[in-house]
Amino acid sequence: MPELPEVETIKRDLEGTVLGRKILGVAINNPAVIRQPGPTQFAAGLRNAVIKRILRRAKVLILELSNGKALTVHLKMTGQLVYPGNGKTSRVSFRLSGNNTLDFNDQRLFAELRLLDDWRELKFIKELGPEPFDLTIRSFKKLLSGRKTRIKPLLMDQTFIAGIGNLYAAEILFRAKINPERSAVSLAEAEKTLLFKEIVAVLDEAIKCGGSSIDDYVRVSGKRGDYSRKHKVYGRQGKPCMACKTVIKKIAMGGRGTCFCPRCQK
DNA sequence: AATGGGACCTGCGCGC
DNA sequence: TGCGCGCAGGTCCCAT
Repeated sequence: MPELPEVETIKRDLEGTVLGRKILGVAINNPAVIRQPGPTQFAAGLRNAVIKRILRRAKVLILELSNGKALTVHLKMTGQLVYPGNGKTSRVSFRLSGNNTLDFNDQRLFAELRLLDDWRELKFIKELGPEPFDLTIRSFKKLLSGRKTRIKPLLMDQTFIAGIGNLYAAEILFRAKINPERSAVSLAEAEKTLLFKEIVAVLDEAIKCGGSSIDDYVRVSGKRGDYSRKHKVYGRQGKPCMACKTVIKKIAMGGRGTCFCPRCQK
C-alpha cells in the first residue's frame, strides 16, 4: 500500500532522524526480507557505514552510505520503518549512533531490502518510467500516445509512470472524471490534460498530509498519515458519491479492486 | 502488445 | 465460540 506519497513521507522523516548517523550493527530477526546479498554479507556491509544521503525513486527508498554502497528498501504492502524502534517486533533492526534503533517491520514478508554496490543498476529501477513530478503536460501526453491499454492499469504500470499504486490511481481517476476502464487512446485532449493535473495535485496533497494510513502504513515516528480522510472513492464501495450521491461501485481490474463513481466518471 | 491468472505472505472480517 | 474462506495489493512470472 505505500505508494509514492507514503514513501516520500518516510524519506523526509528519515532525513530528519537518521541522516548522518552511523550504523553500528544490524540484527536480522527474519532473513526472508533480505534479498541481496546473503544476511551475513548484508550485515557486514552495513556495519560502520554512515547514512550520507536518502533518495526515493518510485516506491523505493535508497539510503546512500559512506562506503559507496546503498541500502534499498521496498516496503511493498506492509513494510514499516520506525525510529526510534523497540528492536523487538522487527524483522531487521539497525542499531545507530546516538543509541537508538531503526526498526524495519513487515507483517507479510513481501518487502525487499538490498545492499547494492550501485543502486542504479537494479533491474526494477532501470526499467522505471518517469517520476510524475518530472513530467510536463506535453511529455505526459507523449507517453500516453498509442497506448491502447486501459487507463487504470496503465497508471499503475511502474514502467509507464513511477510511484502510482491502486489507491492513488482510483483517487486520481475520480478527480479527473475518467472511468477506470477507458482505454488510454480514447481520452480526449482535455481529459489527458485534466488527468495530468490531477496526478500532480493528488500526489502533492497526499504528501502534504503525510500519506494515507489504511492498513499498516505509518510514518517513521509511528504517526498515521492524514490523507485517508480525503479519499473520495478508495474503500468507499457501497457508499454514496461525495459529488452526486450515486453508489460507489467496486469492480476487479487486473486482479485489483477498483472503486469508482459510475455517474461522475465517464 | 495486451490481458488474465497465479504466486508470494499474513491477518482480518465475514458467514455459517 | 470457532472454523474456513476470501480478500487486501506491489511485483514477478507464465500463459494465451
